[in-house]
Order: sequence, then structure tokens, then C-alpha cells
Amino acid sequence: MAETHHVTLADVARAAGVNPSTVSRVLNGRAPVRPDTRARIEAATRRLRYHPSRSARSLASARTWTVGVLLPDLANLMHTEFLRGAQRTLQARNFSLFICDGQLDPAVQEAELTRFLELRVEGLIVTRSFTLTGLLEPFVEAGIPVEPAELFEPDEGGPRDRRAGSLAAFRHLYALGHRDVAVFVHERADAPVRSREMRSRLESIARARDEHGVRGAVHVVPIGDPADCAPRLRALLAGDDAPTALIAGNDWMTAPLLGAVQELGLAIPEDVSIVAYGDSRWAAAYRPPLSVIRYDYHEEGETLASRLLVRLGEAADAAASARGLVPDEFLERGSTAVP
Amino acid sequence: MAETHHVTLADVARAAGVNPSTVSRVLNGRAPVRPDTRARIEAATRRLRYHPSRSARSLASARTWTVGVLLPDLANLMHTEFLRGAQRTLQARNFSLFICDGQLDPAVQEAELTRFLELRVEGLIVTRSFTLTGLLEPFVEAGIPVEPAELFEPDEGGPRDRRAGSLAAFRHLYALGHRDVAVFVHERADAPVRSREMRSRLESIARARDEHGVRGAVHVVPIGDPADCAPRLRALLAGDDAPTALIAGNDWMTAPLLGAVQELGLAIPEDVSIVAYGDSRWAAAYRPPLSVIRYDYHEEGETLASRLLVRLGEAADAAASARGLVPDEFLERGSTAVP
DNA sequence: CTGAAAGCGCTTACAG
DNA sequence: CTGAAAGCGCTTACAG
Repeated sequence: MAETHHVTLADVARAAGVNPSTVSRVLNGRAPVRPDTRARIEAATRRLRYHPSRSARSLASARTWTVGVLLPDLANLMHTEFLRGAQRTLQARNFSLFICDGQLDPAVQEAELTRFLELRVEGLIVTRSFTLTGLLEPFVEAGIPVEPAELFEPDEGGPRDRRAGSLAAFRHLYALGHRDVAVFVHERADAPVRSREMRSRLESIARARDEHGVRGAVHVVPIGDPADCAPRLRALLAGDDAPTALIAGNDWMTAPLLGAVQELGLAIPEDVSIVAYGDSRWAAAYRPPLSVIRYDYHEEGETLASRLLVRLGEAADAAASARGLVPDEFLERGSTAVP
Repeated sequence: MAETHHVTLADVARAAGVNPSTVSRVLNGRAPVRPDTRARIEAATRRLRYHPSRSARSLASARTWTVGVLLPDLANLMHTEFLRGAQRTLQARNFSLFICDGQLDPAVQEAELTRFLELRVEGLIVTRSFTLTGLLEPFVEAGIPVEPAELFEPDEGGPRDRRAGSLAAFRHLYALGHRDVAVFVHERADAPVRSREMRSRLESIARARDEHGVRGAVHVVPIGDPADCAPRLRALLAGDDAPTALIAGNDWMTAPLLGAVQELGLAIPEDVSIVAYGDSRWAAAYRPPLSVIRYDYHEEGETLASRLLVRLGEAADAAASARGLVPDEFLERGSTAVP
């Protein structure tokens, strides 16, 4: 590689005619330093364009002021929202983030977690952590707090209750007169379709069905490859109990499902009603505007970050417990109608 | 913070009954080591779950094996594509990435660039770099190669020619019979609307107009806030030379523009033709499917990464020069029609 | 208020 | 093939 030259703290000390430790003190704003020596040092810092080495700093201080965030899929707009929520909260407390794009690939995610370990992140925020249990052990062992998203506890009415939205959506559909519905879920190599989250979603369906005395079918359609979506849908519509309403089981599923509906030339909501998962500018600008199950990912990011800060001893407990209940909700727009 | 415990190389050495330097050697696969001592060391490494400290490693070796990527807006799917292209190429050569979300905010971007400097990235990949010229100087001075995207040289037929797509799009529109068109561009705090890229896009329009002998208006509509989109469009349609075709000037603009069209209750393509910028699953699944100017961001990411590797002395020149010409293209789908 | 010294966890010549 | 030593650029008690 081309030789890079980096100014060191010693350079600054020499230029300012002081001892390196004094430079360190003004850098860290610690201890009293005489105004004029401080000024001299700051001038030298600027003049030499000095940028302290993070490596040296964290090696010496045993702190990295860094948190790792593992996102299963950066191309998912909901995850970006989540990330920004976390970033906002953490940066306010002087932490910076290492962001990792999981690319929906467990191997990639494993490699990145190892990198986080080597980078000595002080905390970790992960989503879909149920798929990573084994990989998170080293963090726990090393005493690094891990804050997992989407690990809600429906039975205990946990803080991240994600049933409200589905429940409202299905009540809405059954009230409209739908009988047979299909939920398209993302079946990933790294996750069982019947995750806890999914299971609770299905419970919501069951509850709404009972309430409306409906006996229709609930098709659960696992999709690995977006291209499978159209054929699966076609088969479903040709079979018994053909669904009149199609639900995206999670945020990844929305676009592929819409693509399939498009490919089959179905009108929305005349031929089929659609409930999307995850609100975004695209969902609102779609034609017709999509009825969605909306979840505040930004807030979830902030919440997890706050909890992490508490566990790191960098924030009072109150801040985190003030947050907590982030239910999802159903937004009716134009894609759902009487079958 | 809760105390974290990290295993050190010395711990491994002790456990394996060898000198630390020997452990270092097997870690780095350097120098000959006797198979049985290697085995003993590897066993100890695994048993203790040793993960070398990146800080210590890069401090001692003066290498970080790290490249910074500054994306103006992580919520932009095109940028994610770009990122993955770069990541793929760089990881193949043992580099890892520090990803930064610019959040469309110059202040954020400046802060992150400073962090990259402290992190001692060995290279930098940025997009929209024309807005950052001042901020990139420290990198250049330090001898850190910077690879800028979207800094094409239209006059010289440079490697990243982005005129072909616009030209094709406008020829298409004028051939259909459109006379007055409007280009919606993202006016950002950190960038002049008339960027080099935009200027060349306007040149494409002029050329297509001349070819078709059209004398109609070309409205250029700078939008800062998505909410401004609908009122601006309404005014435009009520005024003289009302456009019959609306073009998104860049990838950020597409969704806001569609939202505005939706809000005004305009039919696509009956009332207005739409040309979107940037292809994605959403664009293809839209109703009607959107005619788009498509650009291969993944390839662009790979190209920039390859060039960077050459400059870092980590790849032969041939690899990078084999790449280069990545023109954009126009994809006609259902959102453009006779006015 | 400032300096001198030891040490953080590695790598890398240099001996042997 | 392996060990002992110095050093990377900082921070942090400890003196003064």
C-alpha cells in the first residue's frame, strides 16, 4: 500500500513544547491545564491536523466507546429506521456504531459477529437473535451486553408486543367478509418459519377468526425466493379455499408479494385484498395506497439503545424504563375491501 | 460499564506453553511452525475462545485492513446495492468495511469522516463527493486513497457515463409526443441542484429535444422536503406549459414524486407519464410497473472497490481496468404512454 | 498545573 | 523452528 503518514500525539507535544501526557489531558478534557498551554496545544493540534488513533486510545484505556449493530438485511427499509433510532440514542452518549449488513446470510452474520468481538465492541444490538443463540454466547461470556430485538414475550405481555397490529388487521378482514386468507412468510435458511413471532401472529388470526365465527382457511405460505411467490399464489387461487385476502407476514415479504399479484394481473382490492407489513414512503405511494401493519422501528431502535446504555452504566435506569411498550398498529388504506 | 474480560494472546501462549511470538506466528500463518506446536496453540485458542484485539494488532502492525464507505443515505436502496458490490470485492481481498449512514446530513457526514480518520481506514469510498471536497483533503494529505462515485466526466466519455439512460428516456418521451416535461430533483442542503451530474442530464434532454424538433418546456423542480412535492406539482399543472411527463431526477426523488401524483389523484400513464430513477423490486411491482432509468449500482460498487484495491497495492491493475464502462439504461414499462 | 514511567495487547526484526 | 526484546500511539497513576 502507498505509505500513509499519520501525525502522532508525540508530534503535537513536540510542536507545542510540552510533555505528551499534557496533550493527552487536553484531548480528554481531563484535569486542569493552564489556559495558555491548552491554547498552544490546541493550535498545534489544528495546525498539524492531528487525529488521535482510536486503536492506541482504546488499547491504552480499555474502552472502545463502540456498539455493534447487526442488521439481518440492510436493504430492508425497516431495519434502516431501526438503525437510525439506535444511532441517535447512542451518539447522544458518545458511543459510535459499527454497522453490519447481514445480507440475509447466516455465514455473513457469523463472520461479522466475530469481527465485532475482535473490534471489542462494548455492546451489541441484534435483531432476529433467536437464529443466532449459539453465536451470541462468546459475547455473554466476555461480559458484553447483548440487546436483542424482536424477542418479545407475547405470553407475558412483554415490552415489545407485536400482536396488536395483526389482530386489528385480521379483525378488519373478517369484518369485511373475508373467509379464506393467506399469510406469506419469509422462510429463511437461518430461521424456522414458525418463529415465536410468527406463532403469535397466527394466534392473533385464530383469535380474530373465533371472534367473527369464521371457519375459513388460513394458508401459511413460506417463501424463500421471491420468484416462488407468483407460482405459489397461482396454485393457491386455483385450489380449494382460494384466499381472498393476502397478508405479508413480515417486511421483507411485501414487495415480492405485490410483484406476484401484479404478475397474475389481479386487481387490488377488487380481486384480492392486500395487507402489507411495514410502512414506508413506497407503501403509502403505492396504487392503491397499501393497508399496512405498521411498527415503529425507529422507536424500537431507541428503546434497545437506551436499555443497552443502562446496562453499560452510561444512563440512569429511568430513561430506559420510561420507554417500553411499542405496540404495532393497523393502518387501513386502499388495498383492503369487501371480497 | 460492567467489567468485560478478554482473553489475550499471552493467555493463549501460557496455556500452550510457548512464547507469545510463536502464537502470533500461527495466528498470522507466517513463518514455519512445527505442526505439533501449531496444533497445541490452535487448541488453546479454541478452548479459551481467543479473539485477537484489532486495536493491538493494527497498532503494532500499522495496518487496519479496513476501508470506510460513506453513503449519503442508507435508506436509499440503490446505495445498499452499491455497498454490497463494494463489500463483496473488498472482502475477497481480506478488507473489511466501516459503513456510515450519512442521513442526508452534511454535519453527520463530516463527523463520520473524522471518525474514519481516527479509525485509520486505509481507503475511503464516497458518493456525491463533490459536496465534500474540503472534508476529503485530510485523507489525501495522509496518503489515504479516496475513490469517489458519481464523479463521472461526461465530456471525456469517462468510465461512469450516466447519460445514456436519460437520453434514451427523453427520446422515448418525445417520440411518444410529449412536449412539456418536468424533472424533479433533490435539492439538498449540501449540494447545488446543478451538479455536474444534473447538468449532463439536462444536456441529454436538450439533445433529445433537438433531435425531435421539440420546443416545449423543461421544468426543473428542486425539492428539499417530500411534502413540497404535491403543491409544486399542482402549481405546475395549473400553469403555462403544464408538463405531461414527470421525471424523477435521482433515486431519492422517485417515491416522493409518486406520492405527489397519488395525492393529486392523477392516473398513470393516462394523466401523466412517469419516469422513475433507480430500479428496485418496488419499482417493478408498482402499478403500473414503472419505466425507469436503471443504473447498476452493484457493479459501480465493485468497480470502485477494485480501483481502490489497485491503489492500495492489493490487486493487479488489470482487474480494475477490465471494469469501467457502466452506462445506465432506460427500461420501458407501463408508466409512460402517449400524452 | 506538568513531567517521567509503565503498560495496554499485539507484531516484528533479531538471535539462537 | 522458537524465544526475548523493543516498539506501535496512546492513557493513567504517581511524583513533584
